[in-house]
Amino acid sequence: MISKELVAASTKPILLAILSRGESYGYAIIEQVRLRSGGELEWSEGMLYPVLHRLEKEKLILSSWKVGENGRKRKYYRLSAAGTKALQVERVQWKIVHNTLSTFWETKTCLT
Amino acid sequence: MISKELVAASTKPILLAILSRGESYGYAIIEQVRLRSGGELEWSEGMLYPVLHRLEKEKLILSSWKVGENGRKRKYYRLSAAGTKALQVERVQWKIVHNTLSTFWETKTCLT
DNA sequence: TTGACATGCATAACAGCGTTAGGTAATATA
DNA sequence: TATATTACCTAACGCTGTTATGCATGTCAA
Repeated sequence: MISKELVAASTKPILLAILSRGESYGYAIIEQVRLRSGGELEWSEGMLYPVLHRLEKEKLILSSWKVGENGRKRKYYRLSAAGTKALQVERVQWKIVHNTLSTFWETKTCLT
Repeated sequence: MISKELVAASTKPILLAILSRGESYGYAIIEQVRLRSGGELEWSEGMLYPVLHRLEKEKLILSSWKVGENGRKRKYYRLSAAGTKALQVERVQWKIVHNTLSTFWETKTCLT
């Protein structure tokens, strides 16, 4: 079970990264995350939908209702130009923190 | 400026990692983080102290007042056994999320 | 002596976000 | 018909960083 804070920090970059590879919809996104993480990340709908709405409000993603191959209505999301830029920013920020963390982890403590 | 969520997610692991390398105190920790991140991470006192108190309450770190070489009183923190275990858990969780993010970033999109 | 600045700790109000739990509805299957 | 799956949405709650503020000590220059 991943901590709440780590989920909060990774949701936006993961979401933007997924949509940068092609449009998708809520239910499928949860599946993609589950598969890509080897079952370690289990996103809930109650967490995802508000995030999607928020990102759409921020104009980072765009939505459109479509009917899937199974006949059900789905709300597909895709990345906007601003979303693509935001993804780059997220990547940079993540890298900064990851590198900082790595320096503390990888540098060996002086053992006698 | 690192996003609030990313700060929230990285505070605990960074803190535990720092203290795993030896005891330290609030003010110095902020400096260490600033230096290690190349100035990219700027922790505020209002953020750090509540975290230190929380981790102490969780028995992950222990504190003791001492007088530094400059004559000022400082509250030194050190890792407990439980804190060492918690650090390992944090590392594992971080790695899971980082790896998942990486798969979305590193795998090239199929371009025609 | 006085003022400014760095050191060093602490707390409070506020806003943002995930968790948990719940709701609605259509389709497939037994 | 009953159940599971797909597919969307929202609300109350708790946790955590942000921002602002307070207090106290020591240093250094004017």
